[in-house]
Amino acid sequence: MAKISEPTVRRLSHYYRVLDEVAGEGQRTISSRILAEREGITSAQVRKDLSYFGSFGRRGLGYNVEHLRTEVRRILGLDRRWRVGVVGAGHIGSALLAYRGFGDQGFDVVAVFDTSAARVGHRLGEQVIRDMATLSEADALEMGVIATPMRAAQEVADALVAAGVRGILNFAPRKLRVPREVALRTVDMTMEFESLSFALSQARTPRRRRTAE
Amino acid sequence: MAKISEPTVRRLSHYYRVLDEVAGEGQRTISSRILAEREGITSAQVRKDLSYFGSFGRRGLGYNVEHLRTEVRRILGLDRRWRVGVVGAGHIGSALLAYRGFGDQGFDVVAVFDTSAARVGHRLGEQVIRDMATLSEADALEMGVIATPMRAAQEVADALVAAGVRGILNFAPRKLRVPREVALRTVDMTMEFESLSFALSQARTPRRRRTAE
DNA sequence: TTTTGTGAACGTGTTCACAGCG
DNA sequence: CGCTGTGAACACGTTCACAAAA
Repeated sequence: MAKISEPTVRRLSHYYRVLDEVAGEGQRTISSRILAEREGITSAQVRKDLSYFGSFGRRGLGYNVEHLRTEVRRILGLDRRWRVGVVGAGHIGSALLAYRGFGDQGFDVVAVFDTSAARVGHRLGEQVIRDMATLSEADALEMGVIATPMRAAQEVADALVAAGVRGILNFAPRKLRVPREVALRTVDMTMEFESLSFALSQARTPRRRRTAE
Repeated sequence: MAKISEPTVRRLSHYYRVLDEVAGEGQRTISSRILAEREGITSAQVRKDLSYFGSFGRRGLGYNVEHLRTEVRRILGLDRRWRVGVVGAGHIGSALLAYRGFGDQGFDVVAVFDTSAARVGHRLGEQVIRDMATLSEADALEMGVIATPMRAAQEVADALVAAGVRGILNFAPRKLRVPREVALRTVDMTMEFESLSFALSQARTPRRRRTAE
């Protein structure tokens, strides 16, 4: 299969969520135009995204909601369960554990780690917090979440890779080095705030349209 | 000024962080090549990004760390403080309040809201949680953070816009409608997990290289 | 000689527009 | 006639490569 771009994958996630909603509303079929409207993108984009994976629609009719939902689910790899380990039992780690939505989508947090002796041994959700040093291949983790302070992040990433995870979701505001075969996604809230700050700063000089250039 | 792309703004955030580190190490100057290496991008990209805003370097020498840091700080709008309101005093809201890093960068959480009577009146960090209904223009908020369940997100966004915010950071996994002049950034953790799931699913059939196409 | 700043070339993702089917 | 699937055109972001400056 041709390489799929990251924006396409992100849109597939959105389509999947819209299809869930639409299925709940009892709709049997949906057109690319309607799927696009809910998304704020063009219908051509929807059709192009889906065309990378096959022909799921019927000309003149649109897409069967239930069928497309099943296909997108399979494409995204949500037709199975994933073993996830969370490192860092602070605020972000706790927030992740508390959110039921991930379990519903097939992501099972099967282990939680921390280095603080004060936290190890306590429960967090359904898990008992374990010392980071006990993380090993035996946990058979497939994904790891880094919810530690910035300075520990690279070390934790290395430990996760050594333990055999193939995907990492990083919440620490730092670029991490991982082997090419390990997928890495970073959620950097500081960067999001700074992006907003930039946008708001640019938006000043609000009367430019009325003055000469 | 020409329109600046979102990837450029995100990289500026990174440059700013690297410049902080490098300043701490006592370096006086830094070349685009070194700035790029810390980032994992090309030096041409660094120079191009900076060139949108001016000429900050000296040929043959590189950039003065302290000077460039000041300029990037100004470009990102971090040479002032921003009044931020957080809506939703659950796990994500609490995590944000607990993280000191935002305050250090100029983002002051000056109000926290929730709709739950059980939470209103309690402290969260330095703030007393207020009823959502008391959110008004009088708060003079410039940015709002949506840390509520998905179903409340659009309603909260409308209230924030009515209260005069010009930027919104949304943690609810839903596309929101806001006026064009309001900047919106969404952090969708479900989408990040699904993106990892997709990447790991694609990575299967690991022996493809040894078989005929 | 080193390194910036930048037009040109390139590559990638989005949109157009229409043939092809239902 | 309606809507999909898709090559072609387009837009935009990245990289190249080199003149200019220190």
